[in-house]
Amino acid sequence: MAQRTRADALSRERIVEAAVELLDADGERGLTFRTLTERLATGPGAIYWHVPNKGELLAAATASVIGDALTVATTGSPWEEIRALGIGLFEAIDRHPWLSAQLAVQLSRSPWSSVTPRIFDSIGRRVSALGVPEATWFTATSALAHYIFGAAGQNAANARVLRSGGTDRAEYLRAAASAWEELDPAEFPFLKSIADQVREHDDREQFLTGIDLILTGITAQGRT
Amino acid sequence: MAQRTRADALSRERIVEAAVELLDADGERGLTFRTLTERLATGPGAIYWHVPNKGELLAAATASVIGDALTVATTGSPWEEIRALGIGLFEAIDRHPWLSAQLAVQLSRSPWSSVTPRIFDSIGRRVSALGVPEATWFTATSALAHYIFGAAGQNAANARVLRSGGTDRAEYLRAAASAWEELDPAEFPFLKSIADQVREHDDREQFLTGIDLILTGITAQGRT
DNA sequence: ACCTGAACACCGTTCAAGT
DNA sequence: ACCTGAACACCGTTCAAGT
Repeated sequence: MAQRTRADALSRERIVEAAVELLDADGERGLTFRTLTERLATGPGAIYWHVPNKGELLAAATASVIGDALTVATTGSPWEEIRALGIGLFEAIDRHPWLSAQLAVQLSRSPWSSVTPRIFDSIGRRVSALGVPEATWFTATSALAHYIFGAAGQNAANARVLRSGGTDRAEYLRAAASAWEELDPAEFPFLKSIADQVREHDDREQFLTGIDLILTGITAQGRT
Repeated sequence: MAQRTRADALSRERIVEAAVELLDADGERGLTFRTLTERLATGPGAIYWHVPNKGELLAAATASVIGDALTVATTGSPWEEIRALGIGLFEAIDRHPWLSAQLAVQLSRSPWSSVTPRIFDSIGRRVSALGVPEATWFTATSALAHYIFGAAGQNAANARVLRSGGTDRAEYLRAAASAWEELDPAEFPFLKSIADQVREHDDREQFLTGIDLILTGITAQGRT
């Protein structure tokens, strides 16, 4: 077969789509140019014609998956919409756990290109509608964004442990709580004291409580 | 030379120390087993005798650098100590920018081993001393930790751009602000509106404002 | 017990050559 | 313009052999 027919022609979109599938299936180590060329039945040169390098491919995969999570109904109060945005990102990271490390890498490599501006704008738009002084907008947006990524990533990590091991959720939490209780109280007094809270908490609910906490801070600080 | 004399004997500590130096000098791509063996004047086998693999080496380098940042004076109010802790981590990440992505990777890979418990305990201890209900401790601690890592990482990324390029800070901020102002207002209304705030802000001060914001939320929510 | 260094499997990337 | 596939430089890791 010389050139491809139009139906199976390679394109940036098809490559990114395949990359996301490989990442979902096996995490970051699941995506290599070998697995990618195999799945797309082509050679590395063909992929490099559409994509400059692996970093850009990962960035494109991240942008593609985050994009959907940022489109949220605009029918609620700003507070409600921020919660909805948080849940959307929370679930995206839960479905695609590789997003967590990838977002951090992108943020720390090129903070103001690629996907970051869209996330900041999406959150910031609602923050500016909360009715707090303009001087607080940027810091408030940044606090929300970092909390969402961090907490969602941590949840995804827990979820991954749960899926990979055969253990169920209750058992996992019980094991974690017991492990904390056996920590040296001189070195880890706090973890020890909250060990039993971990036993019966709901991840989603706790995540939303954190968003409410920050929103409370934003509005309270804005008022003083 | 057959075996090493006692003075230059290899050890886990010496390997980790060399790894940190390489990471500081050139980021994550600066640390390979070739550069490491070269600096330590040895072969890969010698390193593998002290360290199980590269992942563990990165984890050890992270723990070594974070450890110092977590020891903070215990003479202030909980609120003040949390601010001091934040500044300590902020500066550690500023000095060792590779920490940012590394902490995210560690958190998302094995959330409750390695360095995470120590960070959580260090922050959580002060949170529990704030006088808010115990039910809020864990969420509050998590919000603080994620904000600190995220915001510090973003600052480090900006700082790295500044150091690598020849541009100075004022010029960089002016360029960023101008770029935001030229964004499509339909797609990025928020970034456009805060473009001029970016021109004259202090990173450290803004970082601390964010911590105060979250602490305000914690204590306000605890009161209702 | 601790170290040497050649060898292995695998990775991202390039490029002359084809259509 | 788009694709092929061999080749290159480099990476983490292993292991038989030494002292």
